[in-house]
Amino acid sequence: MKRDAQATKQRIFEAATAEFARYGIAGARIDRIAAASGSNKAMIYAYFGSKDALFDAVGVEWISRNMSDVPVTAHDLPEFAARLFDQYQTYPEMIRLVTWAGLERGPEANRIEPVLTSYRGKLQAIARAQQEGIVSDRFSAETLLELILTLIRMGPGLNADPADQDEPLRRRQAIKDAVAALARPG
Amino acid sequence: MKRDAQATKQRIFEAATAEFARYGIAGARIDRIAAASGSNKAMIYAYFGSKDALFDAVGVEWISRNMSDVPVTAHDLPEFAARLFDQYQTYPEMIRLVTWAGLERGPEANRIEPVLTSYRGKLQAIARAQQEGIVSDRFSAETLLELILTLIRMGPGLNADPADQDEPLRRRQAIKDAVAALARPG
DNA sequence: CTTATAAGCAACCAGTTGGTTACTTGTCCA
DNA sequence: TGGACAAGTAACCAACTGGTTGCTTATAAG
Repeated sequence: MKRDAQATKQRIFEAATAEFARYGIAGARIDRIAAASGSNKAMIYAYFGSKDALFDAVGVEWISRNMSDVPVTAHDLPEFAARLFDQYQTYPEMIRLVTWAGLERGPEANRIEPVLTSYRGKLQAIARAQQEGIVSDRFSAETLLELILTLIRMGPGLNADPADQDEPLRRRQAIKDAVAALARPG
Repeated sequence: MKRDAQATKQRIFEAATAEFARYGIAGARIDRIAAASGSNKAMIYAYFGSKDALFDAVGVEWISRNMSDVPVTAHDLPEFAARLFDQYQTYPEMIRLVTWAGLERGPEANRIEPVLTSYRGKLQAIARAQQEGIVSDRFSAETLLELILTLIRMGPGLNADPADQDEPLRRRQAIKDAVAALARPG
């Protein structure tokens, strides 16, 4: 096997993402991450220091991407929400990782610089759209953004059929419609 | 100390509620529950069988209450949402316990009989209100209920001041307004 | 080819954890 | 009052967990 520190670190990172997404911090097992990454514990500790530090690395990355990767389109907030929703479908680990972090690390886990920066950017874009009358000012920009970030976490209903392939699409549409109703001016 | 099996069981239950709400299943420690309940591990295992079974007992109770304790007022869904929100403020363990269960046990954790029963009841009440024209039929009853159950999980914004006493009240109002916008007929 | 260095590994360690056991103590009824 | 049974306890155990160590091996510069 060829030696490549960067690649090994990357494999550990990916295995850790899957492990933490599935089991959370307390439930994650370093041994499993070592096995899944085709590496071993010593490498994990050499590259990341500790279980908590490993979660930090994984968490910061995903929590940042969660807030930064989808640019806000203030003139079309329903579409913005839909793309955030799509992101969760594409990366199911993302929503779980963010939720675990909030639960196990407290609200502070989300208050990291890259997140705050793009959060403020989105806030300003929405506020500007409100001034232009494109978006309702019934809610403050902050409230509106928070409502959207809440709505995109909607899950399938309790009665939903897990085999139903179209369900996520209908959910996506419901979120779009809901955001439209909240953001529509007048 | 007086001997009272029922009371001891109750104290264990309460300590377990606090422990699981704070640390989740994997993070919870039986020793801490024993200490906090003023009891000991053997009693816990005598009454509840195992760590998982103890979580089952605690989880089923709280997840059920989460869905059952607040009656739906289909003619005033914003108020219904507000009361659900209040419930989370009154019992902060509740939302955390439900979230932990969903994360660590999967979506099936919520699909238990008492929950499904009151879920269906609420669904019917909303559908009836839609037929009467009191509630918009822009969303299906199921979608609307799911939107409400999602919205009440809104957290304080990233910029929120933790010392701000009025923040939860403003959030409550935002949820009410949002539900009003979604459910308003016409 | 030699050798310095970093990558990689299996075995190990000490502390912790869920779970059990052997024993003591309070309660209540015959 | 005495004894049977349930409530309660502390000490214990085996398995596991995060973390470490001493050693081997690939790589590449000189």
